[in-house]
Order: sequence, then structure tokens, then C-alpha cells
Amino acid sequence: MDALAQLTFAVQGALGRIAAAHDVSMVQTRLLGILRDRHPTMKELAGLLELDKSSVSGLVDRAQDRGLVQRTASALDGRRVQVSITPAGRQLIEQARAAFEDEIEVLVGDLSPAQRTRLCGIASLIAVADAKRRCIDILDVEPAPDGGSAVALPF
Amino acid sequence: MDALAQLTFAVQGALGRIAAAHDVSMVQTRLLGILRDRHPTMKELAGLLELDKSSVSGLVDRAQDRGLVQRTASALDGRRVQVSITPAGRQLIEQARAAFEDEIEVLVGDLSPAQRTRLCGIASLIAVADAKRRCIDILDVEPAPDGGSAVALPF
DNA sequence: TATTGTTATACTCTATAACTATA
DNA sequence: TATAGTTATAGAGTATAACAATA
Repeated sequence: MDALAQLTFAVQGALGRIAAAHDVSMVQTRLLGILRDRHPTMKELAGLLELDKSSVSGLVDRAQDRGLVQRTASALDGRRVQVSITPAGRQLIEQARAAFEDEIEVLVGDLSPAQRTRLCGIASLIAVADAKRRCIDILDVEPAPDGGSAVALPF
Repeated sequence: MDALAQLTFAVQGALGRIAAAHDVSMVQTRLLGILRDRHPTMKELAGLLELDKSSVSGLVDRAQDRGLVQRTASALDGRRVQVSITPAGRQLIEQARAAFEDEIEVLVGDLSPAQRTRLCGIASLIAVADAKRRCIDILDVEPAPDGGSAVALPF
């Protein structure tokens, strides 16, 4: 257990340092990562980030003030607001992803190729299983029938 | 990379939920975890938590207000303050640790015993290597000659 | 009435800068 | 002077509760 916890602190630390180097917070980075290939509503964002809707309002406010994301009124439902990433936001998140890849490369530098493969497989297993549990428990949503990941990538 | 990042979010999510269930934040939990077997000064705490000393002042203030930790003036150096855990703090962190173990058990539930062993070994490898790098890079401190972990356990 | 989102408010967490006390 | 710690201040992040607009 301690090993696993320490691993996550090491990775999260790397992640946090990179985000900070790009002058954004972890949660802002996650927000941009989610918006890379989605245009969710505020409510959907709250579900993906596991935050209260009011927290997401402030989060999007600050990102919008910095020109990283934009709000669009939904044509279908006047109550809904669609959030999307701006070119500036996309540029920022792609740079952060690249830096993060480099940092992870350092982190797993001592591992043999076989160990890396195993770690990847095991990590995927845990993450997918957890995501499925979470979808059912929290969002009350069926997992995708193809078993595909309906999960918010952190990046 | 995504698998690893998702793994850490899954673990950190579990950790955060358990901390919240015990009505403490993640960083308060880390603080108590560090104090389980240490009586560091404020400066040492700042190093272990990778926070500014002023942040630690507030952190310890709030924990102290809740009766979880206590400050003691150092007899050797009038400038220094030693921080230690109270019985109430110890009880809280032990309960949180137990809950966290249960949650991790769920998280790794789909893994075979062999996979668990491998994950533990790989996670330790990464965490230890990262801690050593961090000691050298950040604290400018030599790693312990016995190769032992001088690292702050997250719990 | 129910749902979506925002606003008001309060708290934790964090850093920078200025300050106090000790060495 | 240098070090250890606190305080003042400011801002991000978060949740709860009240509110407005739409369905």
C-alpha cells in the first residue's frame, strides 16, 4: 500500500511541477485535458472532474478570463452551456503533455522494458476497473457496451 | 503514460474520499502521517511536504485548533518549534490508514497475486528512485549511506 | 416542478513579503 | 547577519445555499 501511495505522490508531484511550470494548476490542466476532445456541458464537466457545479463555474470563469476556454449557449436547451477549448488552451495543454511525457520518462527510467510493459498493463487494469465502478456508483451510467473507456483522461 | 496518470488519479481519488470521510483534507492527512513517527521542526515539515514555511504555519495552526497536533518549543534552539501528533491525531490517522487499506484492496481487487507483487516491486522502484533524485536535486542532501529511505511516507 | 447554471459566502490551501525573535 | 517562525495579504479551489432562467 505504501509503495502504491508513494508512486502516486511521485507522479502527482511531477504532474504538479509541470503544470506550475506552465503557470496553471492541476485542476486547470485536467480541465483542458478533458476539453481536448470533448465539448461537455457544465454539469458533465462537474461529473468528469467530480466537483460541484458551483466549483466548475469558478474554474471555467478563471480559465475563460485567461482565454483558455470559452462558453457557448446550447441551441437545443437554453439552460445548458457548452464549454470548449480555445487555440491558446490547446497549445498550452499540448506543451504540458509533452513535458509530462518527458518527466514520466525520467520517472520510469530505471525500469526494464518488460517492467514498463507490465506496469502499463496493471495500471490500465486498475484504472479501467475503477472507472467502471465509478460510472456505476456515482454517475449511475452504464459502461459503454464495447467496453471502451468513457472515462475522463486526466490529460 | 495515460495509464499511469489515470492510476494515480484513481488512487488519489480514493485517498481524498477517505480523508474527506474522516473530515480532514489530503494535506492534513499527510501531515498526520508524517508525524506518526517523527517530531520535525516547522522547517523540516516544509521540506517533507514541499511547502513554504508560511503554508506550514497555517496548516499546523488549523490542525492544532482541532487538537490533532501540538507545538513544542525546542530547548536547544529557541528559534525552533517541534511539532508532534496528539492522541486524537494518532487515532484519526490510524483509522484513515485502515480505511485506505480497504479501499486499495478494492482498487487492486482484479489483480492476480503475481500482478500485485509485481506492482508493489515496480512502484517501490519508481518511488525510491524518485525520492533519491529529489533529495539530491531539491534538498541538496546526500542519500542515506545504507540506501534506506529517508523519505516522507505519504501516510 | 425539475433541471441547469450562476452568485454569495465561507473555508482550506498556497505563496510572497514583511516582521519578530533567536543564534 | 543569518536562520526559524509568524503574520498580513492575496488568490485559487472547494462546498453549501440561495437564486435566476429554462424546460
